[in-house]
Amino acid sequence: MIFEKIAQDAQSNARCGLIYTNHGVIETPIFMPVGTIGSVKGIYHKDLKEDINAQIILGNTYHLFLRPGLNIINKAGGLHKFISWDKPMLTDSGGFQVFSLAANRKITEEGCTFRSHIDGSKHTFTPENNVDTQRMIGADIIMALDECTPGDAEHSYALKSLKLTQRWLERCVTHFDNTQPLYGYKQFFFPIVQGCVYPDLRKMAAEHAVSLNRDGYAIGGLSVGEPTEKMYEMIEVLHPLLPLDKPRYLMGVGTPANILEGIARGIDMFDCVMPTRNGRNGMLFTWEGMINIRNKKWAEDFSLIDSLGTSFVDRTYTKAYLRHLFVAGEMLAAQIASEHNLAFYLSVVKEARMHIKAGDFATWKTVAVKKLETKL
RNA sequence: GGGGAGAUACCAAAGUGGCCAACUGGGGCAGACUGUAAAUCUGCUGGCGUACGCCUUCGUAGGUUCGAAUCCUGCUCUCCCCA
Repeated sequence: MIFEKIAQDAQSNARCGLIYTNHGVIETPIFMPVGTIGSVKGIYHKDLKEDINAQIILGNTYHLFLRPGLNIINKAGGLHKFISWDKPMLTDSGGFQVFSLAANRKITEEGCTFRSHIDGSKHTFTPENNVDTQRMIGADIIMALDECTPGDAEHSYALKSLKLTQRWLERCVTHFDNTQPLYGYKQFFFPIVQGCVYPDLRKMAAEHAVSLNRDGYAIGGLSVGEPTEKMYEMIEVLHPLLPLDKPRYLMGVGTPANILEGIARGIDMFDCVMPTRNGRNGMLFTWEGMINIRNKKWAEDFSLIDSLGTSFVDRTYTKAYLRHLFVAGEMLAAQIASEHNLAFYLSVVKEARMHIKAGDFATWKTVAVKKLETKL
């Protein structure tokens, strides 16, 4: 057993739990900072651990496969050792790149052939070699190779795509069960439930994935262009279909408000590039709302970045100073904003856990979401 | 004192009779960003208007012309060379 539920909100599907891995225990609901290429952009591990309180981070199979390549990661003794991160890690399979690098790939029954965005070289991911690759990278949780369909896909295409994802999933599972971890610790495998915005397809996908009896289940193909309400609707459709004793991971989501709404609908794990990417682009998330720190209105605001913030950057730097750094193009600007946002995201899920345990999550969430969506 | 070059919007810099409210870059202002091809991308940047548009602009004062940032004259200022 890798998941233990420890609290359930009375008024919603929100719950608290623990995920046990050989690199440590993860408290859920949790947000996982994204470290695609083996780096959470702009953030030292020390800060990730001590200031942001990250419990698990992501890597990406496609990106790591291309650079530095499996040979180097293997020689290093796996990704944990290569990047000096001793806490849990999860790798995405590259299914999202099937979607985001659509112009550079070709999908067949066998797998997905890519043109490298770096040098144009040709590579093929099959369900089998993708599992092997993730074995070699050595993440604690590895993901199925899937096709992530756009949010506006037609039903007919979404169905065809889902069927392929399901056949790939079966091959992933078979291969996963026939192979062993390379570095002496257990790896868990999560199927990805696709089906676009169509309840019948989501149901079909969930039932199929659950029948394969895996360690946890991911919900993919959301936050890829569909209306936010559709995303919430799909999570609600899936709720009764996924086992309650396994963790649920909503891939690629999202804003702090999206995360609280996801938690209310029973999601345990989230990841998103938003805190780092938007941070680099001058956007800060706070309990009071969202700030575009590059705006002139902050030029003479000498108050702290976030008076309610938990990060040392919140206690150290002022809005006026951070705006100055952004306007001047200083790299410290991106670092401070990323640090703040990640610390904020982790504090959002921490607060959520506290309120679930206290039993007042649903009412607290409604008030919090309204503020989080405000533009300051 | 003599000779030469030049003055264009916040800055730099194109434009040398109508296609010019004026290329382009910087700066400024705003927006986007959701399993990271992103320390990226987009829009606006004389005034009013959502917009067709209207009004005021290319040192300054006049002039030529149907029409001028562009041609002519005076003036002011700047830079370079010689003495």
